[in-house]
Amino acid sequence: MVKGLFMLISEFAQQTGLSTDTVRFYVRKGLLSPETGNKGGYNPYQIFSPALVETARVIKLAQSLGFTLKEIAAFGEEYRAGALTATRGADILRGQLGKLEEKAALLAGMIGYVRAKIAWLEGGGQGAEPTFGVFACGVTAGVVDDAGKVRRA
Amino acid sequence: MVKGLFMLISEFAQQTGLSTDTVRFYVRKGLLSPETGNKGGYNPYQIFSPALVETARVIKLAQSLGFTLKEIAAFGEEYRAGALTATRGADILRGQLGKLEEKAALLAGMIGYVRAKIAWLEGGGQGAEPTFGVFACGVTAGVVDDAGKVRRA
DNA sequence: TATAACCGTGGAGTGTGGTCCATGGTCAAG
DNA sequence: CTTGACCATGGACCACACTCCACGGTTATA
Repeated sequence: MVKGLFMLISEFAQQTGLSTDTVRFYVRKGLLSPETGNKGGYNPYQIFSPALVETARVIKLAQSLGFTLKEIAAFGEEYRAGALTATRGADILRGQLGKLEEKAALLAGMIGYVRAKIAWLEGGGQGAEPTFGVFACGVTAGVVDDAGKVRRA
Repeated sequence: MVKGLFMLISEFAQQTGLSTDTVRFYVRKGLLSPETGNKGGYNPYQIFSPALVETARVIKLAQSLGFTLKEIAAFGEEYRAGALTATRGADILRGQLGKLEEKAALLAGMIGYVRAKIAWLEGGGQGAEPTFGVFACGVTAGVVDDAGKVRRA
């Protein structure tokens, strides 16, 4: 068997690091469209090209960027329809970039909060306990007193 | 009714932007622990303090950062446990800080990748196509500075 | 030709994060 | 004391992204 040129599902799975179940799942969802070979009789075997290995990598990447499988499948459709131009691709990515940046900002706020809290704890609890609101989304500042109640600053 | 001091579930839901169903779900999962008031007979009404509104905000935030409800609940547990001694609390938070910074580094890598890819697409595909690996393959540890860039620790 | 290794199909099950709903108890206004 | 708004419980149901399994057909190897 010539490795890597026209694979059956198990080799494809192994090359992509997916399980055969996941590959079949992706095929059902339209994310991967293998050829149907001449082997297998009533239920012909699926033949995977090296291009599909690349596709699988793109799917994984997109997933790690927070796209759902449904969205990824839609991108694939567009791509095959020839509608996925560079401009369009840049637009899609800009949308996702916005989401990622939003997340990063929130995360930065949370990190600031946790840092402040650590400093506060190590300083023996001097002064007002840091409140999350101070760091995130401009929520009205307040402090939590020893009884766990919020006092307005 | 005095707004915001000791709320029943529907007001709490409204103030947090959650549905009452979701609030009950969170209570079942241990993310929110309201008091049980004296009203309601066999099935006493849950009483929500303003501090829990704050908690709900933290939950939402943590969730948007990709923490699961289980992790968030564990965070809350640790938080309550660590609140006893400052040293212990600081230790716990440092652990959380590590996780957050890891996430931040990952996120920064993705943002860098997406930015580069957009630039590449808009430049008409000149030069080498950006690879995710270039951005994400050194994300072991780092911190995000004010500009959202990753600095190596 | 026997037998193991592989294939596809269909359906059930998992965990996460909810949402909906029927039932029945409780509370407050009129 | 009725009526409507509210409450809690329990269970069904949903989407997502898998994962497992039984069944039966196919292929390659010995």
